[in-house]
Amino acid sequence: MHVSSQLRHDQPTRHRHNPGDVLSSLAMTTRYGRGQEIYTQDHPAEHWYRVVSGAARRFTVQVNGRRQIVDFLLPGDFFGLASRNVHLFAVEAIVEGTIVAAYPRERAEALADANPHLGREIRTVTAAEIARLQTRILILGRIGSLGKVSAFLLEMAERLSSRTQASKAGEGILLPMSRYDIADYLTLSVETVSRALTSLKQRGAIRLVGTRRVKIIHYDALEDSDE
Amino acid sequence: MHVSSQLRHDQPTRHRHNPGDVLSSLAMTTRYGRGQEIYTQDHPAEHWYRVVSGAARRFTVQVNGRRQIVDFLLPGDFFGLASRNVHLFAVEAIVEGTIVAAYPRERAEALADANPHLGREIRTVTAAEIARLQTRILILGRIGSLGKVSAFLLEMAERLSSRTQASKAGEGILLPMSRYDIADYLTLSVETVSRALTSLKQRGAIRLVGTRRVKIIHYDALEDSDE
DNA sequence: CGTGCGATTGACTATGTTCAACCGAGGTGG
DNA sequence: CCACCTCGGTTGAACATAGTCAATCGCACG
Repeated sequence: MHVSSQLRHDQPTRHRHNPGDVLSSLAMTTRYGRGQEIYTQDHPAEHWYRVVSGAARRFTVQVNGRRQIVDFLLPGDFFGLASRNVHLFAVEAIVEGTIVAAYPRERAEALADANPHLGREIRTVTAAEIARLQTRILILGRIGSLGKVSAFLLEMAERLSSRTQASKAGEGILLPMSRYDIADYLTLSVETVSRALTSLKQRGAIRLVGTRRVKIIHYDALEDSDE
Repeated sequence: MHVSSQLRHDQPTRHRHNPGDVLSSLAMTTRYGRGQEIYTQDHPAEHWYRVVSGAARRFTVQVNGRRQIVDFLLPGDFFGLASRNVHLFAVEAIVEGTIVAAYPRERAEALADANPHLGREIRTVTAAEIARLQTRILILGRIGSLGKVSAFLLEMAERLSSRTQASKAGEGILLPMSRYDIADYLTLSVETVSRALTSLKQRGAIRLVGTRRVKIIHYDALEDSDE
């Protein structure tokens, strides 16, 4: 099996209602500024969340001060479903004006008890979170900075373009996060991320417009960036 | 917050019934030999599974031939809940005589529709899988072989001793997996894993009895193995 | 228009991988 | 029953790759 398909998530299953449809009656949406925290580590887990627009990072800070980004949360992603008591990680908005919907956990669970359809919905989004984390582990598991950065770009292209993004044809994708975020996501130094990107650019695999917009030219070249 | 608590899972919540209690009526248990496959990559996801005894590895083989172990599955762990259609990874038994319970997915889901308690159970075990994967990402995210191997040992001590294991007092833990498995789990070479272990042994942080039995002497020393 | 942060590039260093040899326990077959 | 073979594990030396330190660039925002 080819790596590209490993990194590709399950196609979202068609529902009679969209995921979150039933839940949406409970939703409280909030707007966050750049870098603003949505919840902190060890915060009581009173809600489930879903990114409506913008982007967020889930992370933890190690004892040595290094920040480890556990995953990026993009429009459509649910998060915070894992915790029973307190959130294990903090979540911050990445871009200005990120909109997040919050669902009171207890009420959602109670609703799910009475409504099997909602129960299935929750299992679906939870399964999606598991799939996301597993592909994440695959990316982290790659050795070599080129492979990691390539896999990261493919993941983002996949996740961003399947969402709204409205990426008009050949404009590529617009990364919502900084090089530092990417570095903390891939467990690399910023310098290495930067070098990997210039390397990919120089060999014609990608094109960079400004610093945040990336157009993938040769998918194969990225997928083959093992080691 | 100290790293040790980050790597520690949520304490298993008390249930009136044990997790899997309702499910157990559907269970089919099977016995597997050392290295025997439980399911392959791309196999239709017709069942959920739970490890009863023994141990298993979930993994994928990259294009370059490297084997990446996504996670280890120990007694009590549910797995295979993520997939809606096909399993993204293969699973193999690690030790001779591993017992695995299989639950037909469709029937379990149907049962969950009618039984809210089962629905909550499923959400609980799924949340546990998410927590496991997230701590996994933290371990992978550590830089430096000492930190990774230390975190691995702490994770195993935690997961194994909370299960049956019957680790009589000072006997330490019995690792079910080989050095090669550990290497593919941590994305290190076997040699580096071996060196890290001898290093930890020499500085008195752990004691090795034979090659598989590990006794952790100084938890602090392991936890502080940053970098 | 200036300031500051994010990004890039370079030189040196540290850390892990690779290649290779060796060891030891367990299992098999003569 | 013992020799041998294989596989898992450890150790050593040379090499490769990413991290660190440092300087510079440039874009965005005030």
